[in-house]
Amino acid sequence: MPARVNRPNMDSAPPVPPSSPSPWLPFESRRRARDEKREAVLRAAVQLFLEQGYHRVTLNEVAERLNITKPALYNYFRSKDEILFECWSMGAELVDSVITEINAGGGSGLSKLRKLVHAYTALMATDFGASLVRFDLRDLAERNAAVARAAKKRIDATFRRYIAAGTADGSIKPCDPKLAAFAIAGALNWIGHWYQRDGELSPTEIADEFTVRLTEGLATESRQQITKKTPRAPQRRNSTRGTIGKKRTGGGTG
Amino acid sequence: MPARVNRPNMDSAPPVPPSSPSPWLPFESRRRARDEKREAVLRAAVQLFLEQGYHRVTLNEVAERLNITKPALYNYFRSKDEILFECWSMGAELVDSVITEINAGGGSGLSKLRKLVHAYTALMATDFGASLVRFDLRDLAERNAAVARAAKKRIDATFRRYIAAGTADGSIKPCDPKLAAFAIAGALNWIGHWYQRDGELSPTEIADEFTVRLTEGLATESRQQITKKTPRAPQRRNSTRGTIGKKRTGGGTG
DNA sequence: ACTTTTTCTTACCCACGGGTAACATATCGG
DNA sequence: CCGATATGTTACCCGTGGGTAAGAAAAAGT
Repeated sequence: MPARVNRPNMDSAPPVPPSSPSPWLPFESRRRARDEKREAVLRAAVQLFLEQGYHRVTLNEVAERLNITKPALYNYFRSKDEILFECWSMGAELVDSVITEINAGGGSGLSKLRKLVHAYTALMATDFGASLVRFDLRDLAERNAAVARAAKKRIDATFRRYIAAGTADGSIKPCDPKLAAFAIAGALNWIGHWYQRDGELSPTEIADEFTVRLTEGLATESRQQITKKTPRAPQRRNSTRGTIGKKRTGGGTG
Repeated sequence: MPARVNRPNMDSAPPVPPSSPSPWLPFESRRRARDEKREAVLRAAVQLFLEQGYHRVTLNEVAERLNITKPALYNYFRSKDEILFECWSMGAELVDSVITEINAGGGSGLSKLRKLVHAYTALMATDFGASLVRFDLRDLAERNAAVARAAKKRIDATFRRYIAAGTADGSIKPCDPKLAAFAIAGALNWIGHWYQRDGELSPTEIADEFTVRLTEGLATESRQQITKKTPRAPQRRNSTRGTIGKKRTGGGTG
């Protein structure tokens, strides 16, 4: 019988009785080994997709970079566009956890907005983060595209919510939250298009500057205390492996 | 003998002796008819490319929308990616003429920057304008890609120059022109990704708001006179014909 | 050691779409 | 009205690359 394609996210408890000690660990370690390979595929894929663009990357290339062959990929993914989606999802999860963390903390609307700007900037400098804005959702299967659209909408809503909260609590000048959010998110998203690892600007430099630059016009007092806690992207090991990475020329506004 | 593919931009003076009155006019009118068809192809193409994405659009579709067949397109263009490039160039020309006009006029660095923001916003709401930021330059032949990169660089340099000029003449606070330009251009470029004709926001609304929003943080006085001359995109007939235009859902930050 | 399951390879299929060849038909100058 | 030149059509080629079938090789289980 041909490969039986594991569904992703089988997070349910293992159906094995927890009394037996031996079969559980191997099972888990096996599953983990599998997940690690899966993630390795995603890391290779996202890098190539960003480097060359989704349509110019062949599955043969992805496989080659992992020292396997194309059909082997189909043990982990059902199709090329599913790989794209999973890369995208990795980025979305990062944003979601950032938002969750900010929501958990307190502070004014402005302070939350600044935290978001800061963390989001850092995200845009990672592969999975950049994939959020550089991948074309129309390449996804409709089902996945719908999921992605929903996630984007949540993120957008968060920006607007923070801004609206800021105008409500007085930390942000009255303004149209929709357009203000578009402006800020636009500037941030665009980072994913021009940032290059080997460029002059470090992610923290960009983050610090943008945090000021994008909110100074909104703040009620000309220079409020900017709480900078340098929030690292939480609970993810080494989300972007230091690999070769081609030139990525450019460095312009577009 | 098979089709002899006219080179674009044969702007050199007609080799016909200017004494003869009759052969010159027909020649001109013929050339113009040809150019009009060429441009019609570009309008159809840019629309489809934006709608569905370059790689999902086939030349058959482009041709079909013009009531011709695919090989007919090759009378006007050498390849699909050349069509893409020409679409992109149309946008670039629009920006260039905007910049030329602003450069011709006077005003402080801040005032020039605001003019640029205003005009650029309006451009992003047009098909050819959006193509500037939504097309992937890696789809172009290397020669054309180089041209496009150069054009982008010029645009970016203009943003920075206006900002630098502003800090020099005192109309703009001291800041890093590079990062400030990135922030502003990012917010503007992103418009090309979320703007939709049938949305709530009109181009002028967006332009007016962004002109304020993106520069208020930079201005030295909290509220300078904002010269709003509503500069129309110059000397181009009806750059975007009111055509069908599919849904374009979304409306989020990404 | 033998079976079973998972993982991976070799070899292939085939739809799609850019591009071309050869031929038909307007269009135009004269 | 006629040859020449554009302009367009029908029919085809073929490289590319996603995806699959069948079976080898490696682990795991017993």
